[in-house]
Amino acid sequence: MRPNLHTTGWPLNGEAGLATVMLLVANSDYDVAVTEATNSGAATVPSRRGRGDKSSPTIYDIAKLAGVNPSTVSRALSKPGRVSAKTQKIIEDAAEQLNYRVNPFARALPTGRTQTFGLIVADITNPTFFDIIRGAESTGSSRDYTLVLAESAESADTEVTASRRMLSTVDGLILASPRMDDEQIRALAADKPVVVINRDVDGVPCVVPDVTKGIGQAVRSLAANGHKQIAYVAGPAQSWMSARRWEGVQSASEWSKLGAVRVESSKPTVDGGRYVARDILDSGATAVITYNDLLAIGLMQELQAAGVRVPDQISIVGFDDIFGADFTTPPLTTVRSPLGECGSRAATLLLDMLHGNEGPSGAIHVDTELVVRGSSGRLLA
Amino acid sequence: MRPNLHTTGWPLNGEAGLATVMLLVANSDYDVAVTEATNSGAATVPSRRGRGDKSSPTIYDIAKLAGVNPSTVSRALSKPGRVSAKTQKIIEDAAEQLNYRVNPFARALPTGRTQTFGLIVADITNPTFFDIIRGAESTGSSRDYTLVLAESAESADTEVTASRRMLSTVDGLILASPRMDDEQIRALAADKPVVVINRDVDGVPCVVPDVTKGIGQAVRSLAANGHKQIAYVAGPAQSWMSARRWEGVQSASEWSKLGAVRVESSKPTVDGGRYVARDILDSGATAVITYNDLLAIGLMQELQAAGVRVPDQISIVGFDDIFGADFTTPPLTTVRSPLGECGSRAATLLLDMLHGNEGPSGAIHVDTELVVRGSSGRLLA
DNA sequence: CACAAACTGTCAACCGGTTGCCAAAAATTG
DNA sequence: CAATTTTTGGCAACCGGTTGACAGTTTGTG
Repeated sequence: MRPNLHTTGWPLNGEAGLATVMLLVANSDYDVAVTEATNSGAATVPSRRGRGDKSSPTIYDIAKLAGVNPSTVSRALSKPGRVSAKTQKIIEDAAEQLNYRVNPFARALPTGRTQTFGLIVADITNPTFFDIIRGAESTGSSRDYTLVLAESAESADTEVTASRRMLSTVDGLILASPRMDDEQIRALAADKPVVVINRDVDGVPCVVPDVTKGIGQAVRSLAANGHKQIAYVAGPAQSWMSARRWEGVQSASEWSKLGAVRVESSKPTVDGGRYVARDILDSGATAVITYNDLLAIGLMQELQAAGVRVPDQISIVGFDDIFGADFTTPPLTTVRSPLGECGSRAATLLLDMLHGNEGPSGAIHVDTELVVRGSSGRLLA
Repeated sequence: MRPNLHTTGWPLNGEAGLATVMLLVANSDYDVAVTEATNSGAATVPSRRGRGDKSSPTIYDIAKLAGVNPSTVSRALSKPGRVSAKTQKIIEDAAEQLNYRVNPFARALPTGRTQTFGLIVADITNPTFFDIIRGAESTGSSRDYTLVLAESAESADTEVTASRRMLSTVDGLILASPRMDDEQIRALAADKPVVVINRDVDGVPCVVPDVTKGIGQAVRSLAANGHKQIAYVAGPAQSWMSARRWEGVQSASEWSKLGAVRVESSKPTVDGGRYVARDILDSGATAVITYNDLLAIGLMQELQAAGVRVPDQISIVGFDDIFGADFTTPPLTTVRSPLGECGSRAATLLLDMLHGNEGPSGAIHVDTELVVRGSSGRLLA
């Protein structure tokens, strides 16, 4: 087997007020013995100057061992076909013998290429984004790219800041449910490849779940269960996707001859869901579709605490089908967004763009579907 | 206000079979106007300075503008006090005018310092680690450090691999619930500062929740509710913490004159919990303490599905108090580990070590406590 | 077989900072 | 005011790769 000569690099210093985390998923199996490094417990703290004894091998070491020029080594390891098969072999053997790993910093410096792409999400603690992250990460990793994540704390300004900063050290960027406006997104896209998830921005490649199908199923299901009036709990005001979902609810309700009202939430979290419980009761609706599952869970908890029976008195339908949506009692009925697929598609798109391919002109659509569980059903009231 | 001259760097290339994700949390508020850069497409500052209008300014640009040597710029920006206040001012002004950001790659190359520390967790999808990550990230960020995360997929080998790889590009390392053996950990610690969470390794600084208190409360509470026989659902075989919890359960049970049996789980997840339901019923225990909340949730779901009433017939107590533990019906009683605090303490410890302080000799202990919710109670059977 | 085209390896110039060493300048002291 | 110490800034050598230019070899073609 050909030795794997690449390695993984890392972020550097956090900016005050701008923290950084990086996640490294290791499912590898081959890698040369590591335990051997167990030298005497002379715990050498990396003292100020302490370079010394055990720095890792460089292409110069390989060059010396292989009897060639360092530039030849560099080419052998990164420009396939540029050197003869014979030299290639010699160099690879030497590299393996020395257990060589490229220094990512040294590599990034002259090239500017970082083998890295960014993903900006509104809130990392929101499980919704978890699948997107997973999806993007896995396709990224399968193509030797590293995913860099940033959170915008649901703020458009922070989002722009983080994106800008990221863009300078990343090869491309994925924006999941961006809150900034279209112009800002296009401005970013002018600098480096950008792909947007959960929103349709003209002139920028997008991956968007088509809510029509899922919402249609949900509304028809509610209508079939005797509901006449449904409420939609909206997400953040700047959320493009929240607007689409509300449109979907409206048009599906119209089709099914139901009334639909919109209720605003303070934030798209469990707490936010709790806070809208009263508004829901006041609205007179017997069925609720929420912008996301967290709102649905919070709402259900609060309603149940107030003695409202779910789904007998009020049916609740969430959105996204996040991890934990089935922890509740009754388990949550929800419109599943293929978030993992979105993340994965977006990453594929971006990586293709990084490799020279043009991005698609229109948005890529993926389907949503209703997952019926216990929180929705026939109206008994 | 003094301009912030630092910036954030990123990871580089993923290794085949070793994926990388990085999370960047932006809660910043100050930062020189960034939105301004987005209005007109070509609003790239005075740009005409060098040649290409797209590359970001370097210390050489600043040096030229300020009329000093690049090395002086370097010192002004990173070695406080090394240059005179006057020159310092001139340089800082020039830097701000050019909207300078250090190139993290260029900085890391000669110094080896990355302003980065690693955190290795067994499973990123496990919410248990979420708080640890959060805690470590936030203290890290407050001290201008970037957190790099890796997942070991519950495998000791992968863990060693990931740690080794990480160690080469990170200033220090935090191991959360490591699965590798003590020797391997000490070997890592010999290279660079290492802090361990959820395990006590001799000779290495550790942050460990003291399960005694929480488990004591849990067992006494169960005893007071009439239970005579309790079961412990164990976690992964290599988990040091799982062993400690089992010991805690045994000794507390002995003290309270209860019988205690141990049941093995296949994996510490919701599914793992479902799979042990039969074993639990067979064990004859009327109360269960699980290695973690996920197991408890899965177990409870499966038992309820089998018609077992919780807590009337069986009481269930989880461990950790993860996000979502209260989504269940009944909400989960659990022994809360101050995971966030562990992460935060570990980061503080590590950063102190990076700044020259010696690590503590013994392990740092943090308390656990019982959180009583609905899944435990009086035995009615 | 002569000549052009294709292939290979070397040289050297970066990429953008950092830092040891040294000398000029400033501050302190006798 | 001269001698000495302390500051301060400049020079240049890295850190570890990448890459354009170029020359020596091979290979291909007529």
